[in-house]
Amino acid sequence: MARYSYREEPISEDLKEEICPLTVTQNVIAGRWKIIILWHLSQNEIIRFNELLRMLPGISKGILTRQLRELEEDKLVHREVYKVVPPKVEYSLTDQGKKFMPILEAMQVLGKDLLNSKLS
Amino acid sequence: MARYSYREEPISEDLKEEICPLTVTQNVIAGRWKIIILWHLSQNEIIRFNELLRMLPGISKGILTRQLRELEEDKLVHREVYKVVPPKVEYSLTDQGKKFMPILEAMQVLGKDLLNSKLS
DNA sequence: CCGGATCCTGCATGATACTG
DNA sequence: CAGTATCATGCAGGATCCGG
Repeated sequence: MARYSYREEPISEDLKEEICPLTVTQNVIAGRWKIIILWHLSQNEIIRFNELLRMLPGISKGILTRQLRELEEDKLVHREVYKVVPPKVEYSLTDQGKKFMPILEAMQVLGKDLLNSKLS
Repeated sequence: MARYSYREEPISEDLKEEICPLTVTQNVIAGRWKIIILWHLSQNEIIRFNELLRMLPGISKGILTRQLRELEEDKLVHREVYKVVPPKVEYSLTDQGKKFMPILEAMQVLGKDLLNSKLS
């Protein structure tokens, strides 16, 4: 377990033994907004692009698109496009993505704890 | 729950209500090496600086110092300095830091899962 | 042995304008 | 509505030299 980065390389059987699983997870959720995106999707089942945009004050369209695309590449998020006018695109968690929910909840609980200890 | 950043500001009671706890946790563990540092500390109880350096191939001294300092500021890591020659500094998890262990384990399990799905 | 202090750099993020 | 395309930027991360 010595490798703490890999993004660009294809994953072989050998590499799989060598790569730190913790790092794999970290790389997947590393983006500035990814965790919060996953959280909103875990709370709402299905969300449209502009809805998500409104839920994330401060993010720009371009970034939201990129983070969603990366989550899609990593199989955490499903993207359903409806060929209508005006366009309609719905995002939802895949089964893979739902596996992150325990982590999100643990992080949520911990965050409240940290906030309290910053006050005292 | 509308604020997704805060680092620089002091935390007031009002802000506490407004800040997303998920983001708080994310900010604390956001560094490139922090999660792996926490994981090593959770496996070894006490680790010296250069030991940690050897455990993290690719990191530089300066960065390791900075990440450890930030973890210390956030009260996740304790730094014990022994005034001897040659110097000796030991790092360990605080009680606060140990609260992250469930998250680390969950991330570890998930990482293995993700690796497998990348092969098939 | 364990750092501190600088300087530099790349990439993720952000801002803005345009499109089917 | 849901994006693309392009350019601008800030800051985490890294390299290097110095010090007790």
